[in-house]
Amino acid sequence: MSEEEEKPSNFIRDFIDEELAANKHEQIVTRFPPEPNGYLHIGHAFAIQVSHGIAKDYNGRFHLRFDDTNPAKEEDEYVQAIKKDVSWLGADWKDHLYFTSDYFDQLFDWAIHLIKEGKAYVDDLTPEEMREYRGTLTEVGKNSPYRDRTPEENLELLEAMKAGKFEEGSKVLRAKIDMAHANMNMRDPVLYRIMHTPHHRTANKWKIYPSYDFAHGQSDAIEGITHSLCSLEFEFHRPLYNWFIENLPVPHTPRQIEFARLNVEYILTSKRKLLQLVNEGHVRGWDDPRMPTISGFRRRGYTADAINEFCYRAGVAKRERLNEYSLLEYCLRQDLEAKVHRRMAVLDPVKVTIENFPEGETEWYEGPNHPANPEMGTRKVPLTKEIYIERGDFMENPPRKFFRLGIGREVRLRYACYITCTSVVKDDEGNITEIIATFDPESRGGSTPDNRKVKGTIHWVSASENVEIEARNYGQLFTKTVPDDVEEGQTYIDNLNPNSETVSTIYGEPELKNAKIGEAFQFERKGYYVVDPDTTDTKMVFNESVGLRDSWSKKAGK
RNA sequence: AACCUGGUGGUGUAAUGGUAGCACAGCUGAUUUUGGUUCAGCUAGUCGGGGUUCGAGUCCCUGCCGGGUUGCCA
Repeated sequence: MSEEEEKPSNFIRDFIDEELAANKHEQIVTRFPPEPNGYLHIGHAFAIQVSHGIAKDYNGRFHLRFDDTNPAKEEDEYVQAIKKDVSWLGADWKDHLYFTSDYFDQLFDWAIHLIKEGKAYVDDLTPEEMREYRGTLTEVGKNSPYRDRTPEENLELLEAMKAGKFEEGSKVLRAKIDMAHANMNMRDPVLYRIMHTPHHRTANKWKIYPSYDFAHGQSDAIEGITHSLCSLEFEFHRPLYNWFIENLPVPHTPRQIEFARLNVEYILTSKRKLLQLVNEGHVRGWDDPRMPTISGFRRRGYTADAINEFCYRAGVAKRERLNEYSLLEYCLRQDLEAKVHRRMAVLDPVKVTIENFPEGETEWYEGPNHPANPEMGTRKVPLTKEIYIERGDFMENPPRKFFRLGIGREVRLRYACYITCTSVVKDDEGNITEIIATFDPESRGGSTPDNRKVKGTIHWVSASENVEIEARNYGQLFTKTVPDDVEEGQTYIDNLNPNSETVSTIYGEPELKNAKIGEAFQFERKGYYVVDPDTTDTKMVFNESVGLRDSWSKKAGK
């Protein structure tokens, strides 16, 4: 791209620039703090791009920290998948891999510190009672009857909670702040809750677990995070974040800055809903090519460069936004256009018989792997008497600006020669079953001595020398740009697109036999395709990543 | 409803009191052995109303609209 001139500008970087100018930091340190309870999606890719991008551009440090404070939802499987996705995206945490659970001892000591200072207490209120006592958005809350327990009693109770002497949900440790605060987060928030569930890393060591609020800022402080970047919904937590930093003897003072999360048309970015799609079998798994997960995009053929470029172009802002899907597609095409080899494949075949082509013979033509980059080499494609072309590349009664094949019309077979259609064969229902054509022997190589022009060049595949491919073509998973936009009583499940995947058998040029899983190609005049992991020695499977821009069908569609 | 926060072309994002710019999308045209790519160009915007100022997208007041917040989730 053009990084050298386009310096990213956004309110977070402006803020950092100001601080740097005031000598507030030696080094910028950011972090990405996923909870290991699901797979990463494109929204996370955006968050990673923002935090990692800043650390990188300012020669700082980037930490990956698993925010594992809720053992009921978290699993090691997710830790592994997330690490893979983060590094695939190109965000390198080097040796800065952390877990909030690494800090459980320290966090517990800080809880004791607050109790000793008279700023935390053990509360016996039930969850329901707590809700009542908390008040509402318009009414102040009232103090818990347990709020004035002595530090000694609180210490004793907390130790007993830690030792597993109480049932889950029977007690919590709360900060003593202000039950009348306008910000609900400041109405004596919960610091610790009792959970007997084993933790994926600390096993049975703990019976109490810190809440997000009590863990996050302090973890940032421990790691020396300078800028703790998160999404807008944490804005209301910032006063609490700062309260802990101010009331605890933490080693650093991190700053929380919020920005708007990324929203993209047709895409759902909710782990819970994505999990539902997987669990209910609406998709085949987390890495289904229709999923907006990193693993889904990867399988679909999206590259890390394309995703990062998209996130970069989407920009960082403070307002809610909905990005057009076309930008994502543009970023992918742009990336693939330069990197990927060209091949020919016919997706909707109709047979063409070239009458004057010698029976049983094969002529081999050479095609460049990339039209603009000779260094990418060439490959050979075989021409035989019978070939397949795209059904849509022939019309019996073509409209005015149709450049392709029709009766009496001449087109170029890409890389090979000119053919002219002489007649068609139809079945009883009038469907074209075969196209009869002749070729000009002088046109071998794709041009003629008389230099006559042909308006159209079409792709083709030998009917006898080809490779059969299962092609999986994709549409949007949802029919609405905002999947959650539903009628009363419906859910996003009702907006699922029943035609999000179409599977068909297509024919590719023989060279495609050598394609490896994960390898991407441009099927000329059609789109970008990638080899799916379902491919075996006997069956090739390709996923459509994105179609080529198509100004003809756009025009013809009108 | 209370508090917080935000409103710039169709979409996304810049402009930090001084010519409203960039990208995507859309539309023209040129080039092209992909109706692809590339190149050139066009269309189109400061939520409304007041005020401050020589000058306001930017500052002030007000109205309208959007988003967030009432878990022992993160």
